[in-house]
Amino acid sequence: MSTNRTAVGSARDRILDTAFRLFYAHGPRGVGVDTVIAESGVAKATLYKHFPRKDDLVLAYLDRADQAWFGALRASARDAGDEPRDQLVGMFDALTGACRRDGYHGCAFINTAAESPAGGPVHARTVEHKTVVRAWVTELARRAGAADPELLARQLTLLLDGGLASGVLDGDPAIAEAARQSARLLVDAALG
Amino acid sequence: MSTNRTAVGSARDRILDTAFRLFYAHGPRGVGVDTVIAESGVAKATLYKHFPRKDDLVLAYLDRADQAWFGALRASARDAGDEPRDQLVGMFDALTGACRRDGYHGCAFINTAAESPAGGPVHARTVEHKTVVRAWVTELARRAGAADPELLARQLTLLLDGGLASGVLDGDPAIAEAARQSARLLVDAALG
DNA sequence: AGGCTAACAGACAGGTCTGTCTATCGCGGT
DNA sequence: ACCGCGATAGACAGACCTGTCTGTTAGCCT
Repeated sequence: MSTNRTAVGSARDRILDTAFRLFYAHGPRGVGVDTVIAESGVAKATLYKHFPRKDDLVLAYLDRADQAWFGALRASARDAGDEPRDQLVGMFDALTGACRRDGYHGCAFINTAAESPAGGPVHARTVEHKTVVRAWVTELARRAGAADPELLARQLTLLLDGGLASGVLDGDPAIAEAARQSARLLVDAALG
Repeated sequence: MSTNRTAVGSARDRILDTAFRLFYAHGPRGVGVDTVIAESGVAKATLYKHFPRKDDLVLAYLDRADQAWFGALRASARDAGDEPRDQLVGMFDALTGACRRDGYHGCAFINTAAESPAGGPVHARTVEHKTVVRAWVTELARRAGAADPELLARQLTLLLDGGLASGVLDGDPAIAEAARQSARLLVDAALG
């Protein structure tokens, strides 16, 4: 039980790595389980052992996407300095980075939500992600001294979502730059 | 040839009406041709006569969505008065209207693009739509006297896309209100 | 009345999807 | 040496998908 977890984790990680790459590129519904199996070099039974249903794999994909995107957002904010005000603008560096990345294909959550039944667990997870991110931005706006932190957070996340979502059509980095300039203006206006 | 076009148009329209409703709600890939046939009360041969491939039906769906959304955008702008400056903000009424509409499920183009192969005609059509809309906004910004019409147009369409795209997660009308306030600020800043 | 055309009804082929199942292999611990 | 366990390989069922094909029905024009 306590020995050689690496082998166990290795198979699971290989599956998840492959699923992340394929799901993000083509959407979960556009990738069959057989393709994930073939490209990760894993047996079908192994995949279904770790992820009894395809939805479980999709949820794990969303969790990994959440870690990646939310992590990048917080890292960009941190790199912008100690002032919450600067962090609110600095987090848009994460958008710039995403736009430049090869294979950039928009927002994993919006893309997945678009093809998931409204009542299901997958759709709920996408909503949860956006809620968590907005709550974090709201807290940042509050600490920055915004009169209406919720409004400012909504405005900024709107810009983030717009920039991310457009990426599925056109990954032009000019989008990220426009978003950043808008953000600067909004933050300056809200904080005086 | 010139008689009774209504019967001909009737079947085609019924197909397109049904496809529009189903495709928008579940995504084109989430709806089988058989479902469209069953719900539109049409024979399979009839559907394939009017739309030889499913992609043709998807393209017709996108065209109808373009007419609806772009039309609403122009109508809202027109209703805001004769000043291009007011129109740039007024067009956000279309977003408010969309958020309030029952069955609102985000942006038909982003949702469809998310599940369409990158090189294909369907994806190209979604990009084309966004390009046309942005060109229209750019012209409006130019007439309003913006120093950098392209930048302002990009910032405003970014807000529109963000508001629309978020709709697939959460159709909160507060989003539209936040977008409108952001737009007002951006327009005021750009036009002095 | 007869012919043309659009639409209806539905079987069918060929492929893909998810999820289950059987049988085998390899390796580490006792 | 042997057992247990995770992984491999791949057949299989049942559902669903697109697209084609055959045959029938209803209305309109000459």
